[in-house]
Amino acid sequence: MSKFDEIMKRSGYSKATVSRVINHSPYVSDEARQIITDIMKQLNYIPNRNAVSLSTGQTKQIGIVTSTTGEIILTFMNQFIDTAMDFGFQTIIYTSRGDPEIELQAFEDLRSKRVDGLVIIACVNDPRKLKAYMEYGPIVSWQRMGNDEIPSVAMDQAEGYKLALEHLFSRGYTRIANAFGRAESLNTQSRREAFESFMKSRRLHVWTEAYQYSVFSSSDGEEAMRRMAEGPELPQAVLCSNDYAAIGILSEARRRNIQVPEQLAIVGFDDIELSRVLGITTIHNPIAEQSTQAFHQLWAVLGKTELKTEQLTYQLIERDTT
Amino acid sequence: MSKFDEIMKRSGYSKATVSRVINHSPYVSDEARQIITDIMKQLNYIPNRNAVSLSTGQTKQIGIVTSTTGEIILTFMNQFIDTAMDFGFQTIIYTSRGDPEIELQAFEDLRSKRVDGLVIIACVNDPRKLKAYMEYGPIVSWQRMGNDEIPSVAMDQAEGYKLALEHLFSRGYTRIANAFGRAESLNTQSRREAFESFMKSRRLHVWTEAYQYSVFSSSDGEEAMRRMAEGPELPQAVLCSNDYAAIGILSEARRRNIQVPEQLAIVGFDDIELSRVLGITTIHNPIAEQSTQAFHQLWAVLGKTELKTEQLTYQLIERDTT
DNA sequence: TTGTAAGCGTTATCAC
DNA sequence: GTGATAACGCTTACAA
Repeated sequence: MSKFDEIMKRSGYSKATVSRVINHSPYVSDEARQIITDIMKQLNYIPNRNAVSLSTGQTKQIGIVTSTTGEIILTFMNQFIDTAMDFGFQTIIYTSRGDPEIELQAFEDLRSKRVDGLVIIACVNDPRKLKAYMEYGPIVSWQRMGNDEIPSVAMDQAEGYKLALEHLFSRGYTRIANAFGRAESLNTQSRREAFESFMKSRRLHVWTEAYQYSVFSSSDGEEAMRRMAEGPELPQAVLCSNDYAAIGILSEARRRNIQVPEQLAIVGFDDIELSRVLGITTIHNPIAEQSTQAFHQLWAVLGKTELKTEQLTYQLIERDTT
Repeated sequence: MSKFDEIMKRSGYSKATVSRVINHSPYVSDEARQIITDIMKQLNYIPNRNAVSLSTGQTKQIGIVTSTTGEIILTFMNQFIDTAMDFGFQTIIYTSRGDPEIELQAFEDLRSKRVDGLVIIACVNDPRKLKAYMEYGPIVSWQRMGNDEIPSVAMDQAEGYKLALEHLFSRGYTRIANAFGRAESLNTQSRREAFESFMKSRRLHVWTEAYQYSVFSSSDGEEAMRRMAEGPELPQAVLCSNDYAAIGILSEARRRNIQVPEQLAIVGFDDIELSRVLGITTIHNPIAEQSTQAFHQLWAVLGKTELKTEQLTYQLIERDTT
């Protein structure tokens, strides 16, 4: 006999009343509540979550889909886990390592009611395929996905990029190189456009020969610095796809005795912990806030509440590399 | 009507037979299997995991309890997630951030049958309190906990330390400093003993004045290096509690123009990615393997199978800092 | 090889 | 306020 039944028996009350006490329903006499609560304590009772989930159709679990983990993603995840917990939700992590099959597991779990909703940090399956799962529960993505088939909390990185450009310009740097990420990504496109329109509006030379692509990690950054140093002309400043790239560029520049920022200014992106330690000027990316928004967006449909979003903004963090 | 019922109806078979097909029971005629499988496909059927869990008493979910996340812990977690997945288990992460209440949630989840088992990476509650939860499901810890109240897959770090010592000794370094972690931790104790007995056996001076404690992060390492440099006598070599500490010591040494390894040799611990990039000699810690062992230990009781453990060993990784 | 029926532990909808 | 009773969707003896 389950503990639930035991409570019924001992208290003399029915299933329904016991359930009401468990769920803090107001329609219970103080006496009944007292008696039942006591017995529950006595029995060290805790409800079986599977039974509750089966009955209510809610698991109070949300999945996070990602292919890899690193500091930036961790920032997003940790914040999400915290926010979710405040609302009584647990977070379960699906790391696909780039395998579409494994990734799909997360979506099948939404279908099989193992999770109530899903957050996509990075995914490898075709967005159109994933879109089909939206009928089984709310899904929200961090980054913009394809043609907005799936809602996202993405910000336009061009805004951040402009901040960096204005800063460099005000400091007198005009010969500016760019270390971009994936050439075809929406973010890169957006940044490139921002750069070009800014430079043109100031009647400055758009130095497309100094565009570098696929600069993600610090070793990519080192590599990028090498190419710049061995090129015909050193730029006065570099804008980086992220802080890791900036770290690589900075350390390789030091190795080559290039003075930063006198000979070369460096601006990172994201504002990770390490860039604070190393004194790298960067653009603060409100990742934690985006994460919170992601949860709120799910919660709006799960809890049938209003969604209130506030506009988030990037911020320039001036440090020693400019 | 649920899809399950729909399948019953359409196929004309009973609940039991449908269930048998779902679970690949051999006691089904080919015909029945065929018909039912077809209808399942047609209906795009997937079992409700809550119902399955309620019925079987198994969730196929395992929780990982940790207070923080970082590269080392991530290594352990990622490997665990992979291994678990191979056995059809999902992993759910509980990050307590040092809050005992939040941490306890994970254990309550074991009790409420949300997870089948638990792995402890780092915890803040009293081991004796946690031990009480072992009656609800298997629990295994990465590090040794208290008086072995909870089983662990820990290794004796002294073994790794000896490797480092022998290496330094063979290279002729005898004036050796130690940058330990938490002064009272079992690991530190174990390392200190290993150090002292090694030195004594070689009739070398045990330089206790050069013991430094609470050196965890790279900035702790920088701090430690500062103290060493400002001390009366520079050691010939430093043994570090982990690679981060080694990184800090290395970078601060460079800043002070102390030649590594000519004036100062450095040995890290764990063998993280960054120490490979930076060329730091270190002791390889088989973290992924310990993680796998942790799962196997849980699986032994969940799957009622034999537990086969192989002895893991540390390994010296010689690089540029010695 | 198949079916019947009794769980699994809750919640939810009625009446009273 | 309280209590029957029917879901929730699936597994598993036990029979046949």
